Amino acid sequence: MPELDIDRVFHALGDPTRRAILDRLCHGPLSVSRLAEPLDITVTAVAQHLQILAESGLVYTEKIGRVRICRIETAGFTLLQKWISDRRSLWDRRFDQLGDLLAEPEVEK
Amino acid sequence: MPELDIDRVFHALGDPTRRAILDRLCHGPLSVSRLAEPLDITVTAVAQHLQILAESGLVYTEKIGRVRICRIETAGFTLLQKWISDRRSLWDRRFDQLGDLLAEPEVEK
DNA sequence: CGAATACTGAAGTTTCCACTTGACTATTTC
DNA sequence: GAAATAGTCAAGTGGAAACTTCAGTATTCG
Repeated sequence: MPELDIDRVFHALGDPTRRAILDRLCHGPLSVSRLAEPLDITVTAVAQHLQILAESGLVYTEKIGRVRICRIETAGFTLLQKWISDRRSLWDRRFDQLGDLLAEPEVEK
Repeated sequence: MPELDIDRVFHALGDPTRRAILDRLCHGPLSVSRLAEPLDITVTAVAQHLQILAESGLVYTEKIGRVRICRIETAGFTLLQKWISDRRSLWDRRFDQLGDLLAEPEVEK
């Protein structure tokens, strides 16, 4: 279990293929080769994507026999959601403090 | 105004320097050179990052005189938040449908 | 007006990352 | 036990993207 940070999560989600994989997994668990089918890249490439997704806490995989089953893992999503709400509240707080827009001479002291 | 899609947003947020820029802007608007100060990259590089952030609806910039003022723009964050909640609800729905875990022979038919 | 400031544009470099190939291992199935 | 299946490992390639340099354009200040 690699230490789960937001850097990994954003890097993982930055790739459209990885987001496509997540989209399919939202509807239920799938094997590696099943995931590869609609994507026109090799199974190896898919496995590489899955490793990145797993390391960022977005996917959980488990090898049963010769098949690796992949599922959505919520940890990564939770971390991401926290990141957004943290920044949102920081920014929103600014609007409350001052009258904003009008009468604001300084652009950070 | 370029069409604002989630692809751009995720690509923009995939870079740690751009996230650092956003973090600073959460505390208030800043000029390009002010943003560049703590980052050890050139002003040009910062301007390039800002363009990407602007194109993804995460930052709004406005040139006043010779200074370009940069602020957080909420559109990108809103889009991102929607993306997460859409996927979360899809995945959560699965758990409700079936008894999950136990008694689930198929891995997508 | 001349100098300094704040940025912009174009072009080149370098680094990174998605993807491939080909050989290999482990598990089923016949 | 041989063949098929499912995935893994290591190494290499190509292209995108982050960053630089340097020259240029407005704008403001003395």
